[in-house]
Amino acid sequence: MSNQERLLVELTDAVGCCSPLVREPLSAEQAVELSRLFKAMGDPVRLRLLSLIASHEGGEACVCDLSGVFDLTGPTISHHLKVLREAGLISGERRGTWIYYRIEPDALRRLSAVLVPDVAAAGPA
Amino acid sequence: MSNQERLLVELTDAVGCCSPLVREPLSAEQAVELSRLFKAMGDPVRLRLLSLIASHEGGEACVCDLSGVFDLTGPTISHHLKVLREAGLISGERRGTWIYYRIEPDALRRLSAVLVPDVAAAGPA
DNA sequence: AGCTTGTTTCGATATTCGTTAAGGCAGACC
DNA sequence: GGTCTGCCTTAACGAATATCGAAACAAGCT
Repeated sequence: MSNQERLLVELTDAVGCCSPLVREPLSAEQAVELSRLFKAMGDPVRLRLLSLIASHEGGEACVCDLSGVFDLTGPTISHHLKVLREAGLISGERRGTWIYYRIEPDALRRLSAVLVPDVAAAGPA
Repeated sequence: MSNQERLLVELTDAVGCCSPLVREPLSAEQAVELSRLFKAMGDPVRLRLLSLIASHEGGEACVCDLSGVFDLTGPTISHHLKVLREAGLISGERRGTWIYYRIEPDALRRLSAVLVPDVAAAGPA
């Protein structure tokens, strides 16, 4: 068993009871903030965009790498990227001709922090 | 920083490099299926409903436990519960007068599996 | 029957998704 | 400098979908 695996097992044992989602009701404010993230990911095109950007070489991708994948026009891709940007899930930077997008790790961290303990609950009783 | 907090940080750091979402592009089919879950959770009321049910005593709650929390009418709560039900996130069962809702762990597990390296598979060797 | 609990139906309003057309920015070329 | 061309965004608009409440409906208990 690797160090990381051991760590993960320790974690799942340690926080199984303490997920923000499962331990106690979310506050209205927490729910509003979190739902913005979930909502932005609640579209198949945006989920794939997110995944394409994240898995692209160097952790970043320009729009030209993305728009060819879908059967959608440029403005539509641009719109979905804007939704992801405004949710804080990605950030864009212009370098010369192209605009490069990359993942904002903090946003994904917040999401997984809500969900991970449920994985733990599914583990050894 | 507590032991548990340190562990959580370790795990969430792993999300940035190893989660399925980040490792390779999602297929169109995966994206459609996953986005249904995210979409259902993309509303603050539904997120709180989910959390209220999950954190309620015995892991289940009747609608009467839920509707009082919000400034919304019964039919609206019923509507949101239906959305969660059709997304497979919760299930309802009638017992006498009341209908009890509980979390469907599989759905949350699928969500976690996208964001987080395979924690469950990292069980005791 | 009457009462309680929860859902369904229907209608009004608001938001989202995708298109076409137009605008902004950077580089190439004269 | 001026004007092309390519890349991406913004603006404007229609169609589809989501959100919510009032009224009507179903299911169970006394």
